[in-house]
Amino acid sequence: MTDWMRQRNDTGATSRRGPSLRAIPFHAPSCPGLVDLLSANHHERLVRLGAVRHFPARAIVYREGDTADAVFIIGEGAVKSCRDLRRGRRRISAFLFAHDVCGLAEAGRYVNTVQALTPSSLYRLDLHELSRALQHDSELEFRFLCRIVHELREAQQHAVTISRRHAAGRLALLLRMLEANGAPSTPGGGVQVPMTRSDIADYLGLSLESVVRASRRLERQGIVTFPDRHHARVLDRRRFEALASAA
Amino acid sequence: MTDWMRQRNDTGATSRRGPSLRAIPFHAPSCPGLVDLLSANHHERLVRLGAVRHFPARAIVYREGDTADAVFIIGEGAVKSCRDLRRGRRRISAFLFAHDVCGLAEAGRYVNTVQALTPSSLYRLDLHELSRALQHDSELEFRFLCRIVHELREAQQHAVTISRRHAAGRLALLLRMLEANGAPSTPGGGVQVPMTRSDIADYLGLSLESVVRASRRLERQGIVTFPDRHHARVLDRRRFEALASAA
DNA sequence: CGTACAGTTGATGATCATCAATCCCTGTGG
DNA sequence: CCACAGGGATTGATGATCATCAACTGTACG
Repeated sequence: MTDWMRQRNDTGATSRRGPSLRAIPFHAPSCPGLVDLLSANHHERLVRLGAVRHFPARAIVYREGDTADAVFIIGEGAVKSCRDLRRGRRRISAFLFAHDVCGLAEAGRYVNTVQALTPSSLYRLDLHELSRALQHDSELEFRFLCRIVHELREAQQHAVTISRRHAAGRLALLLRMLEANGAPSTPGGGVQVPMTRSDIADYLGLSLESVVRASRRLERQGIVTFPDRHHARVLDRRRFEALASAA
Repeated sequence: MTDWMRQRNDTGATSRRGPSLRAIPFHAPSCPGLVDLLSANHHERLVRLGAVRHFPARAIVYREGDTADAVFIIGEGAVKSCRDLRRGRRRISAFLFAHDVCGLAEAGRYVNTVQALTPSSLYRLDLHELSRALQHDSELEFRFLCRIVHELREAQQHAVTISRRHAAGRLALLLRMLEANGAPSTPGGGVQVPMTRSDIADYLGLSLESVVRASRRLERQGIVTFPDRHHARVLDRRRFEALASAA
């Protein structure tokens, strides 16, 4: 078991046990940034609905094409949601962390394969029961709607990211995303990088080699260091942000 | 007024007047493909809620950053949803046609600018009233949820599309999308192309010139012809599909 | 110790962006 | 009716960036 596997226990991220939903709501903000969507009441309901399931690293949660019978909320850990293309190519459509949702299907079948990157625990919500709960509680349903809209925005952002030409910029954007989603307890501004270079490549639409070279470039320019494969640290915040937000 | 502007009147697409929602539902299919999500009852409700608004080509529906006070459903026409980046660059996150939804906000503000490509009519649903309606009718809300999930899948597909290397493949994918969304009344397998090459470039993450060259290549290879700037016709379906689905 | 997998580096070619010049179409005003 | 202006579209030349292939290193783990 490696270092970063141990570190991703929720040290302060969630105070409550059980499933949790977070999103930036689409109505005007009462407080800025991500908001916990579930009231204690709703939380209770989902706890009764859901079964916690643990997955070791690399375990498959579900496969593309499987009959969709459940929705999952990430509790701990990190997973990837991917799709296989021709010729052994693979595209990762999202990395998911605590509070994220996956398992949305098309016509009764999952459209992505979801696989654990680190040992993870997921809350499994039976689709039929969830549907019934949503039918009976439009407030809860509204929270789910907010969450899906949130994911829609992230997917659009992802599309913008990978349409960029420069590999270093794409990588910076991923690192910034990891900063936002990563374990908040990391000391000294370090960033957890739970996925492999190959996963990063599939997410950014680059080759593995280009990811390595982009990493090297960031290090050579003194913008980011990579103490090891699963950690990064931003050294020059100014230039880092310039890279991450440049067109 | 050009030819293609005239042709996009709903000739058979919608039997009812008023707003319409379509999506591939995520539960197991009773019938394949896109499904009308609104019952006559729900439809009534939205008609009372919504006001039809007409926009000439190039008119702005709303701007990125505006206070979000309404959600829109496209009735007729085609619009683009885009975002401005640095240095005059622009990214189009989606082209929207009849039955599509736009106006989803983040923290009370629109995150995209929506602009009409052709003369269009949109149903404007006041956000507060819509929220109330969704609160009171969890069935209606569920339909909206289906629709947003549908858009999420399309956004993910878009990300996959523009991560491809070959310009011709990306273009083929866009044409196939236009075939699916376009006016179904077009005779002889022609495809309506309501947007400019520049819009296509911004959508596919290419330069304008690359779009032109990709078009030329498709013509030279006898796969697609472009009778004029706003029409395309697939000649060799076999090779076209190969291009559109290749990794 | 040896296998397997992740990561690294270099050389080469493919593809695209950019710049610049030009064309084409449309609408406008003389 | 024609000249002109302007945006969109087209084409060519050049350089930047990335993918690919291949060889190699490092690390984890039985």
